[in-house]
Amino acid sequence: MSRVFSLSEAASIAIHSMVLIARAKNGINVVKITEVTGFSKNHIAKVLQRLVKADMLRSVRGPAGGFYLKKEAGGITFLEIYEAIEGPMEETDCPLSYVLCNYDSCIMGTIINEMTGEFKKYLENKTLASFN
Amino acid sequence: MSRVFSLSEAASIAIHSMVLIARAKNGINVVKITEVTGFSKNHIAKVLQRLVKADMLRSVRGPAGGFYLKKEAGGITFLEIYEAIEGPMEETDCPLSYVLCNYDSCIMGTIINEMTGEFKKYLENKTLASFN
DNA sequence: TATATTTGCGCATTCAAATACCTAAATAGG
DNA sequence: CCTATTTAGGTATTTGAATGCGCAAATATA
Repeated sequence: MSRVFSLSEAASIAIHSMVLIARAKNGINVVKITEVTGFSKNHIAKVLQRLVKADMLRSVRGPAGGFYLKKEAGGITFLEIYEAIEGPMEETDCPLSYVLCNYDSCIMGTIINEMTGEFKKYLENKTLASFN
Repeated sequence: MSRVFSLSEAASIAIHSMVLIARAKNGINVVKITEVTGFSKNHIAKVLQRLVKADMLRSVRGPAGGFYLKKEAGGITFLEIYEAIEGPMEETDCPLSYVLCNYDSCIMGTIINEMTGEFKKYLENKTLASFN
C-alpha cells in the first residue's frame, strides 16, 4: 500500500476545503469541514489560516463566522492552492536531486519530469468553478 | 521546491544500490556505495539488509565482503526493487483514500490512477540489465 | 591463531509533518 | 453589556522516517 504519487495531507486539506468553501453560498466553518472531510480539526484550522494569509480566503470570526473565497471560483486554480501550501511545484528529472548520482543521467530517465509536467498542467486547468 | 512525485529515500537507496551492485563484477560494499551515492551509510546498510531478506541480494561478511545479486540483472525489474522496500504499489484514484470525500467522485478525477499506472509500467519494463 | 574488515541487528536520537491544546481576539445575538 | 461561538496563533506532543551508534557474527589474510 504505497504511493509514488502523493499529496501531503496539508495540500489535500487545502484543496478539499477550497472546494467546500466555493460550494457554500454563505461561508462554511472549520467544524463543518471537519465533519465532511474527516481531517483533524486542528490541522484544517492551521491550513485555512495559511490560505487566509495567502490572500485566497477571507475569514469571519464569531458565531456564524467561517471562511469565504476572496476571488471568484473560476479564477482560482488547483495549482495556486497547491502552491500556496507547498511552494512552487518543482519539475525535475531526479526525484532526489541532492543525490550524488554517478550515472550518465538520472536512473529514472525523464519520466518523472514528464509526469510532473503533465500533472501540473492538469492542476493549472482545473478551477474551483468545476465544482458548482 | 515541492514534489508531487517522490520516492522515499529508502526506495531510492534500494534502486541506486542495486544498479551499482549489478555493475560491480566482484561485489561492492556499503562504504563504496556511500561514497558514490552520498546517502547515509547507516541508512544504506539498513536498506540492503532488507533486500537480502527479500532474497534479491546475497551478502558476504568480512574483509572483501559485500553484496551480490542473487538473480541475473536482466531478471530484476525496478518495480520488484521498489516493492521489496515499499510494499505493493497501489493504483488508486484518490491520493488519500481514507478521506471522507463527499463528492460524486474524487476531486482529482482519474489522473492519479492513470499516472501511477503509467509509472508502474515503466518500472516493470526497466531491469538492472539496462545499466551494463 | 590473531587481527582487521565488513555485514547483522537492536536501540537511541533526530527531524519534520501532523496533531493537540490553550488562550486571545472578534463578533453575532439576546 | 454578556455570553456563546468561531477564527488566530503560539506552544507542546505524537508519529514515522531517517540517522547514528555500538556490539555481535562472520571471514579473509597474514
